[in-house]
Amino acid sequence: MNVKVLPDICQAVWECVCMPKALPVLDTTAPVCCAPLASGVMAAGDALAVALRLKALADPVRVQLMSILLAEAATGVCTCDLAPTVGLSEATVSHHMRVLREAGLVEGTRKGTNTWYRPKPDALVALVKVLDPACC
Amino acid sequence: MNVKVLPDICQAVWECVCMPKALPVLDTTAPVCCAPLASGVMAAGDALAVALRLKALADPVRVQLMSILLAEAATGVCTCDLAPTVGLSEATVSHHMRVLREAGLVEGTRKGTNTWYRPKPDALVALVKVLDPACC
DNA sequence: GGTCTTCCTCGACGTATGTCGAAGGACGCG
DNA sequence: CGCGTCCTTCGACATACGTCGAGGAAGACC
Repeated sequence: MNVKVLPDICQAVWECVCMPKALPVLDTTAPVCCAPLASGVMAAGDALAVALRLKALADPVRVQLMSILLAEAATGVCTCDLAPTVGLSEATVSHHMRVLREAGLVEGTRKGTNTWYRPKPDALVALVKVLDPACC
Repeated sequence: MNVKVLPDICQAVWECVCMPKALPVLDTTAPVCCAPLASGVMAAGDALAVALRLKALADPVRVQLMSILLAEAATGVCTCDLAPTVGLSEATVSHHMRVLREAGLVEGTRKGTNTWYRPKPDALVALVKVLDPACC
């Protein structure tokens, strides 16, 4: 596959969204500008990084879970509430939350017996910025 | 799964992105405002519609193909050029282009022996608008 | 300590997806 | 018309993914 240098102007968002395979922080405090997807032919490795994030959201259950988390971002939601809401077993919900967590889209903190999940909207924004061809 | 009414204010983009199973036009001339994903708990059917679009992009090859098409949007690209660029067989590229086409993200027109693919940035924008929690 | 709740992990199952070679159109050109 | 090119479709294969039940681990509560 061919590799191509990306415009320097988009380096910041590029690195924070596309560089790490380990899906760490998706730091959106870095300056962002426009759409790498539309700014040139994407290298295979970068395309993989973007695809991994998209794959994490490309499931109806996870889309719904994400919307629930965003709606209840103030309080957070525990697995025991999520499972009946989406009509699946807790094991399955746990699996989906793990996928979302590894993609950096949510974070889960254990408090007592429950673990409370919160969305990370910044990660969503960073992903959106890479895709949006109409951004600036 | 529970069903929930969406805010009327986002009805337009909602319908054009989420209503049709057949993935038709993704008309972005309709007024758009903010992020349905973040505007309430998403119904299962709507989540499925969003996930179907995301699934179409959630593959490194298709991300790369989309970036190529966006970069060459002016002229269009044929399958015979795409296959060597991404290093895959024409059959596989044809399959990926079919997925993108059925998701409304690209369009292909046959001119002579070649079929020329063009991106549909409006579809991408509509999808982005549904995801972006920071939009307006 | 014992038990209950909550959650995660593991193993297993069926299905979906990506990939290719081979075969089948559609079209231009001698 | 016949042939070559470009593209799609088909069949087959390996892999990845979503789902669940069962079995643990961490903590609360008696």
